Amino acid sequence: MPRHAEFDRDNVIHQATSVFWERGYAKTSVGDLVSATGLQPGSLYAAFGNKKGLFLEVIDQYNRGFVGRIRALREAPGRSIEKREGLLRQVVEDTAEGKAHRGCLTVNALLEMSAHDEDIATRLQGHNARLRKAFAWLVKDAQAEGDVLNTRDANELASFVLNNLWGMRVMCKSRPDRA
Amino acid sequence: MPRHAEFDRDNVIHQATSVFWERGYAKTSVGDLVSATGLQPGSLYAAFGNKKGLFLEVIDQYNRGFVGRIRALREAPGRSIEKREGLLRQVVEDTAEGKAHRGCLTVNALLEMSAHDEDIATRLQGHNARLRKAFAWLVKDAQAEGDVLNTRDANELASFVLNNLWGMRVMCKSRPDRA
DNA sequence: CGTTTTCTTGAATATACGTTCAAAAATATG
DNA sequence: CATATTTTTGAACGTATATTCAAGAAAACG
Repeated sequence: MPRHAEFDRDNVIHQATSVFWERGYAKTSVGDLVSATGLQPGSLYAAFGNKKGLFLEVIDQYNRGFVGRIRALREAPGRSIEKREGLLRQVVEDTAEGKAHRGCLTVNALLEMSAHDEDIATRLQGHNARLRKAFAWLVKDAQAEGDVLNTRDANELASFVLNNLWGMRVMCKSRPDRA
Repeated sequence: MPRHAEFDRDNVIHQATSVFWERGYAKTSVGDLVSATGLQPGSLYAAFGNKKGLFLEVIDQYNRGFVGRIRALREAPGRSIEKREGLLRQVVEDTAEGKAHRGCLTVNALLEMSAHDEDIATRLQGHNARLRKAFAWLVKDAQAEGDVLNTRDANELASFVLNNLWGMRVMCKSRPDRA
């Protein structure tokens, strides 16, 4: 008897991602989301509760993707130190070329909302913890392979790399060049 | 004949700074600014044109202060390498203690608005250029004093330090500890 | 003290936003 | 085909926002 939804949930989230990424949370209106997804307000609210509910799913999908890329990289063949360098270079290319000034959706959201929205703050803390852990694995592998000094804790080194990555994500907003 | 304004302009900007810093630009309403400054809308608009005009003066004052601190540090006695370390430690303390999650007003503004507001983008680019230059001076001094290797360009090293500083400013939003 | 000029006040305006809801359309089953 | 169930539609609602403006208050000068 029931009629089933016509839209693909993941696809809608993906389309919403572009808008939130481009404009930030506050400046993205529900009207923008309606235009981008093709769904009418009623359907959006039935599916995601409200604007914030949709945004939460957006950052979830985004961060699962990023962490997933690192995990996949870890199981790929090759030396870990080169994988790490490749990853960083890819980030540099992402931010330097073309769609530069969008930065990183997570960093943007973190700075825009984390201080005033508990839900988003805890969500992003969890994501960052996972990201740091994934990086730490990569560092540990590299230490085991002898490419990174053992004298420093892998977690500390991972934090340092992550710190630089975030710095780049900030920097690229004003000067999106490779240097 | 003329009556002169009752408020102190610099003081109003200072009070507005707190609100923008705490809440970000979009989430700060003119009502918030009225409460914080004690000025009524009419006076605010007469003095600053509009909300954005006030915000521009806020970030100007803020960045002049930060660059000024570095310049003053440069002319103070002592070794430059230690000055630089002291500055970074101070930033760490600022972000770790108490008023932690406010981050850096400039970084917040950069991520929130730079991509969509040309005025703010160019303004912040100028500020960042000055900041980088100030850092580069400090690095050059340290090189001259023999505490930093000469094999690398001072501007590059300054960029690297600044990059880490920004990373910390992001990190402290989610985990405001010292590590 | 009166006049002129400027500043202050705060209510009014228009607009834009997030959200809701009742009606219409669409599907799968009996 | 009829009916039950769900989705889709998009107009309507209330609220919050940035900005304006006309009237009142305050100060300096003649």
